[in-house]
Amino acid sequence: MSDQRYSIQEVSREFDVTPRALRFYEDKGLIAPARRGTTRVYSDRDRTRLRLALRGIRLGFSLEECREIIDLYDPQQPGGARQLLRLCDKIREHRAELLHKLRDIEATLCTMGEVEGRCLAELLKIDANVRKAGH
Amino acid sequence: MSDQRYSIQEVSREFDVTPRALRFYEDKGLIAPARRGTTRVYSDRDRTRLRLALRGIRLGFSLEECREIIDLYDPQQPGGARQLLRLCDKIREHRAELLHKLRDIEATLCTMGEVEGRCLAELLKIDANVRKAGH
DNA sequence: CCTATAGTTGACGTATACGTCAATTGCGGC
DNA sequence: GCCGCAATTGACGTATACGTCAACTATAGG
Repeated sequence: MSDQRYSIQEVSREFDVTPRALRFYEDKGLIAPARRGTTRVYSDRDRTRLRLALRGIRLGFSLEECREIIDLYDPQQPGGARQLLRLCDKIREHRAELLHKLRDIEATLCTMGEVEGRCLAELLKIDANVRKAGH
Repeated sequence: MSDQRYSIQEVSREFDVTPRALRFYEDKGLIAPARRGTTRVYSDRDRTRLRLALRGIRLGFSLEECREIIDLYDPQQPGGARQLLRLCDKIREHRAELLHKLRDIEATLCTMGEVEGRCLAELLKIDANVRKAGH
């Protein structure tokens, strides 16, 4: 049912990235769309990988890091016990990094809240003064 | 009480960034340490700004974006109502971005959880087979 | 005063992540 | 078979975020 094929332009519009960027990501191994002749044909799997990649990019990971993460998570051959254990280790590693970023976000949100609070307090004081001055 | 002064080396070691990076951040307006002669002298306020900057950098913001954020949050002159309202708007803007990153992290953690689950299931299957084969 | 050590300012180099332009190439329709 | 438009492949350019010298300079200690 969901075995759609997409042109580079369609994918470009859907994810709001330029075709140039898509080719660059392919060059870096983030995605590997099939070809019909020389033309790139994107599958749903490619779109999933791209979605993961863009999430990583937005979070400040390098394309290389994104590729590593995606390669791990993409349903490839399961591999032996050794591979699976390595995968679990990698997951724990990345999870730790993500949790660190999460703490950074929480800390920033907290700081923002404080600043906003002081800001609103200032506004209230100004407002009060204006009312008093205007009778 | 806490009005310490720090050399570039001390700050460098404390935050694990090179002196070169610190000078670069200064050049970009992220920090503005005082000078004793030509030598940079970092205050606690500088360290606070740096701490904020590094959080932003880790989250994938550009130095320019970090500077904007820090400048907003750093206790400068409160300014008039107009300024304060603009500050509140900026805060809401940045909060939205942070919340988006937060959703990205949650989504990634979720994906990671699924992959880890499948991985552990595979390991259990392998383990079971090994036990069966070994008697 | 002299030296050692740390710090300073350019200037240039480098890696990443694309943008841009040019020259082809290839497929769809008539 | 030809035209047009989309797609492709280099090649080079650019912005960001520093690294890496090089050449001074400043300052504390003996």
